[in-house]
Amino acid sequence: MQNINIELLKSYGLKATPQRIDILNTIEKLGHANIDEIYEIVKKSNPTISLATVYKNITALVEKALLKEVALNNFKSKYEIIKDRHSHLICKVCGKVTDVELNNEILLLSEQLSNNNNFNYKDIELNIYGICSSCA
Amino acid sequence: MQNINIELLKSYGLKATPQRIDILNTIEKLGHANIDEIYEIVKKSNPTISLATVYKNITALVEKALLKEVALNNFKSKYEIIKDRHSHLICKVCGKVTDVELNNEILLLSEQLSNNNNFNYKDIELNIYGICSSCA
DNA sequence: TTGCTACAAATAAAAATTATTAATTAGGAG
DNA sequence: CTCCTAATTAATAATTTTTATTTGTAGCAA
Repeated sequence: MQNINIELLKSYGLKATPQRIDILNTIEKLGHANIDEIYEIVKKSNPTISLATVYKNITALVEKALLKEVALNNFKSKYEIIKDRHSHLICKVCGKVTDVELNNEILLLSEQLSNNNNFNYKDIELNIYGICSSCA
Repeated sequence: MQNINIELLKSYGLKATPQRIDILNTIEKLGHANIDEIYEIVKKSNPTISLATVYKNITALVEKALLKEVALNNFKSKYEIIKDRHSHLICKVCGKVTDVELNNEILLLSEQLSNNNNFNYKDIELNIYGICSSCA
């Protein structure tokens, strides 16, 4: 098994179909991708794949908590492989998403914030909107 | 002019139509609302309004920076009147959004994070996902 | 082999959003 | 106050996005 994503899929109880492997590889390569980006790229190696399959698999992978949706203002949701907590720098011009390490300080402050408001904290999402260096 | 939102609209160079006033009043009352919620409520006081009108006005108000989109994972985007920086507690079960005061500490940490990454910081969005007290 | 299951492709259907057009209205000029 | 004009709206229509259904196929188990 050369491809780590095959193991990943199986460890989550999912069959490692070529389509799913392609989808995961694509997201992994891009870091973040929305449905259309994934579809366009996967089509190259798998020309008969249908858009519905991408939707269905993305949904399945999100349900299995293998992928995470990143809802964005003004852009279509992107998806990323779940890994360490991080924050997103989102360019208001081109929509590019860049990950940055999320420090524990922010994490703790967020948990405090939740506790103070009688809210059962599960997950944090810190999105920073601005202009990226290439668009500046 | 009893209604503050009329002045608000004019100060942004928009005509204060009953539809817009209704939409703003609704969002103000609810704090956060998605397109459908707004439509359903505005329809009561304005039964002939069309859904397309709500879409168009929401888009216009967002463009004029009078409203802010709040993109949510798994739920349709909600809209809020732009005011002081705050964070959102988002219930994963019912989708309810609650505002909480955002402390300066988090704000500063986010700006630092941006600067460290050569990113021109504009705006922060801290969304905390979890379970609200009524769903717990 | 035969039957069952999981899966995908292709389609169809539904839901959400945006565009068009003709009629109406808000707000300013006189 | 009344009239005029540009902005706005309702009512579609059209498009886009997302989800569901149908059909076929591959692989496994008995």
